[in-house]
Amino acid sequence: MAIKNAKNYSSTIKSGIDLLRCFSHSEPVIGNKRLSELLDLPPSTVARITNTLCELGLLNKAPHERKYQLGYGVLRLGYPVIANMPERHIARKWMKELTDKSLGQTSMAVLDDFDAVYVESFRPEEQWLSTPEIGSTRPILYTAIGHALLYSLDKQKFQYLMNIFQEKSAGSTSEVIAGIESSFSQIRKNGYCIIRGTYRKELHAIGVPLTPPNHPDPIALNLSLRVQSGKHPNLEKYAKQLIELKQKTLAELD
Amino acid sequence: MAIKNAKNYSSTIKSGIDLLRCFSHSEPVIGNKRLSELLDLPPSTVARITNTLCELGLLNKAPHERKYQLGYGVLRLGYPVIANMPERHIARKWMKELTDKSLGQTSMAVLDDFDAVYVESFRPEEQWLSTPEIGSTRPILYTAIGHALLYSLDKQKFQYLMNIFQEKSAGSTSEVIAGIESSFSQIRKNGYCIIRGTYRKELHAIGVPLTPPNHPDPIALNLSLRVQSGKHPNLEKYAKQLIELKQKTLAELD
DNA sequence: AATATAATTCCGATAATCGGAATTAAGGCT
DNA sequence: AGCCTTAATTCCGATTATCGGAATTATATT
Repeated sequence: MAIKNAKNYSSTIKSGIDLLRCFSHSEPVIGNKRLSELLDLPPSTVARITNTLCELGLLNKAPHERKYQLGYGVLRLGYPVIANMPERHIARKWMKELTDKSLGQTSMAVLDDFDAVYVESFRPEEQWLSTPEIGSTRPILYTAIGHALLYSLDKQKFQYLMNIFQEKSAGSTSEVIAGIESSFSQIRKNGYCIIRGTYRKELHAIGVPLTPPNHPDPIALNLSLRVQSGKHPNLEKYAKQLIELKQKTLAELD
Repeated sequence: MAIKNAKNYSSTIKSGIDLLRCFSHSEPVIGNKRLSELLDLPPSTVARITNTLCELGLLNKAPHERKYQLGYGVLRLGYPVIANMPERHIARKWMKELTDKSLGQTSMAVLDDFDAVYVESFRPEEQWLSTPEIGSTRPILYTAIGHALLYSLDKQKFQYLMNIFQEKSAGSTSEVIAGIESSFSQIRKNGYCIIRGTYRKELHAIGVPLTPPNHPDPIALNLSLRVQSGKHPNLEKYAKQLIELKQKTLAELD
């Protein structure tokens, strides 16, 4: 059944992780039946896995329903990742500053699969209720920060991703690719790229690659602003400041 | 070998998760040999598991060394947990406010195993470099926030934890238990507990339980202050404010 | 270049996983 | 309330994926 029943590969572990990945912001509570459908596994197998993950503290039985939700154990797993990112610790103070100045949201993200994963994010005080947080994701193909991440990726991995993308999507890949190309040429020329309302109408964003030399995996920054329709604020001004931020951060890295 | 080779339990998944748990802030990069020792598993088994976890994006080969580190995949796993905590979203603004007023660190934590896991933490701007962050942990038995969490735990689970603790520790459990008892009676009387420099000298902390009625698992708040030796600042004042914070949060929860 | 150490691969034995079917429990409906 | 539907859990034999010792390969060290 599994595509990868290859040697050196544990399908059981894959099932367990895939199960954890079924849970999301919009679907935080799931029962075995649903999991069974989502994962295409028999109910008994799912029951065994949920049981195991509960024992390990990664899953909890939801209050009264007969369903499961992620346990706090998954939260602590991620801590070493952010704790060992010097770039993040250094950039934080400048990021906060820039958010206060620009009234936009300033974030840092890394790459996982086809997503930008936020490792830090500041937003102006009045928008505090909004969701973007550490660990949340944005689609890499349609966002400024995504493009900035792709820019730091070595050619080989980039091509690999793009190939998968083309295989997976029915058509209309050319638009997306043109968008990425455009961002790349902007970055080459100015060090940043700007995307106006592609991912979400009214959201304009600046992306800047922040990958230290010799660093294996991409890091990027963005600044996104909520813009009234028709208006074109002076994003270039903030782009410059974002690049300054990047340079100060890299300088302090040694 | 495994204690729990019981039915309905996948030892393979346990090994995979245990392996991920080997990584920490202080030991972020580990090779197969070390993992083999830490987990008491043969090298070949470890190799297979690391391989699997790499494929799944939960582990990365470290740059040039022949070792592994946590991948960004583990970070996104935790997002749904914090995204679905209304208490956290509501309390944030008050927490920030209290941090600014008190110049202490204000945090919210939940319970996992013998640890308090931070789900939010604010600290004054000047101490921004310090590490306490989302997903980081504090020992439940020795901290104010830990005691506040224990206070919300139902008797049965509490006893279960304490029994394990007594079994695991050679002696000197009575001191610890007395500390917890003291905190409990403080909380019963005043709604908060204060611990001065037990976990770390110079760190004085106020803990307050914040577990909504009918909520299955404990939530708590703390405010910790760095205090010069000999001084006894007026923690009671801040304790009152922390309790206010709690009440405003619960009120807004519906 | 030679040696030591660790990582990886190979492969047969075996124990753990798997999953169909039965059982139990929960939830919904009249 | 009691019946009925649906989902969760348990059981257990078949089988397959895991396991781990040993050989091989790769890397680091002197």
